[in-house]
Amino acid sequence: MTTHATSRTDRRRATEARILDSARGLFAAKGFDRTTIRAVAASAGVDPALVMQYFGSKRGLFTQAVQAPSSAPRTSEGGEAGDGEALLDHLLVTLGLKLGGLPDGTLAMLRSMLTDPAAADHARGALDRQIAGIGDALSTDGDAGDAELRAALIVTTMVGVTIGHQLLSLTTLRDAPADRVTALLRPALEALAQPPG
Amino acid sequence: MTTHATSRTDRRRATEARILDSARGLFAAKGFDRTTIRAVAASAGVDPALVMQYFGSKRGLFTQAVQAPSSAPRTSEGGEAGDGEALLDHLLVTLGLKLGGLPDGTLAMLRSMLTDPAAADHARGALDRQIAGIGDALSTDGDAGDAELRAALIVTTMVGVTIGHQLLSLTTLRDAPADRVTALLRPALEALAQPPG
DNA sequence: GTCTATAGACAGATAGAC
DNA sequence: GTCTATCTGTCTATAGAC
Repeated sequence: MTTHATSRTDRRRATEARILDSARGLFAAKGFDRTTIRAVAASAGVDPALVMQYFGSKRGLFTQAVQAPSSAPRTSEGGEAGDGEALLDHLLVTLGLKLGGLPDGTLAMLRSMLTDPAAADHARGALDRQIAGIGDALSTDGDAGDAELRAALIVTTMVGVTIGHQLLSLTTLRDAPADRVTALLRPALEALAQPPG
Repeated sequence: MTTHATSRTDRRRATEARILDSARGLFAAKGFDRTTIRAVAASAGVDPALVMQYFGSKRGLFTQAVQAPSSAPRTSEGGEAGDGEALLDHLLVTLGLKLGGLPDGTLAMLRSMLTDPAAADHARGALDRQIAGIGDALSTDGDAGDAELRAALIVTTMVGVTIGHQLLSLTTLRDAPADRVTALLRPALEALAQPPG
């Protein structure tokens, strides 16, 4: 009977996934501190104690929620793009202005990184890694000493636009079509991608 | 005796100022939620009840702290700069990479705006106003329909760099001299300031 | 006016019934 | 395995002693 259509393990996994989805949504909307285990449980239609049983602690739930693959479309995180133009295209897509926004896991991280030290560490690590990757890509063609600094400015620029658009809903940005935003942003990023000389 | 060197009112104002300074520092470092009245009182060397007595509530303390003029140098907030080049210079100064960082009041707002709805409203309003101001300045010389959108991207870019530098302490940005950052950022902002055609 | 004591609420985590 | 009940801690805010 363990090969049944919906075994015990299957049901458990399904419940776990539902909890993680609810957690992602709430963490993305309200951040780590203001999201309660109770609210996650209510949203997922389970008992609060069950959430603890599955994930051990609120921190454990957060970590799993932001790391686990969500049902939303995945925008590749690593900066493993080709060269020049392709890199910028890749970055502009990563911005998530197309396809209706970034996955909730990413939004949860962005939302919490300024107030939760653990989230800040995680985000710092991820951004530093992305900066290093882009820095390498930038220093191959047209070299300069500050490729990594330019990469950092590219990344932080995109973080800023993302925050303004997805998390703050600045009226001007929210009402603008994605194509227009990317079109206007492209020359600016190109300026950063090119060596200063 | 009311004209004494340090009257009762003077002492009260001094204590109030000390509390506000402590509050600004803690709000800037840890955000609204994680900053407690107790911690502010301890940092200022007063009784927690006194803080409540003076400011009514934690929210009142936060509002006063981020709005009141601090002892730190003030970077003009309004976007009342001249034209073109002067505007960019003004913005690059506002970035606060020079003069050792932004005032704690501003940092407290930035720190809390993603997780505290009241702070988010405040920040949204301030940023929207700044965007409108810059948008007006951009549409005077060299007109285009999306001046305000370009202004929004300029502002969010600076927000992103500020967050990466002051609040996340991204290693690449923290170790870079301010001149280098502003020098690299200038062409990017110029690209955004110019009409797409 | 300033501080002590505490009310009142809410959260995360745990123990044990079923 | 799942849920009820509760423990423990922390916070804002208030009431009242001094």
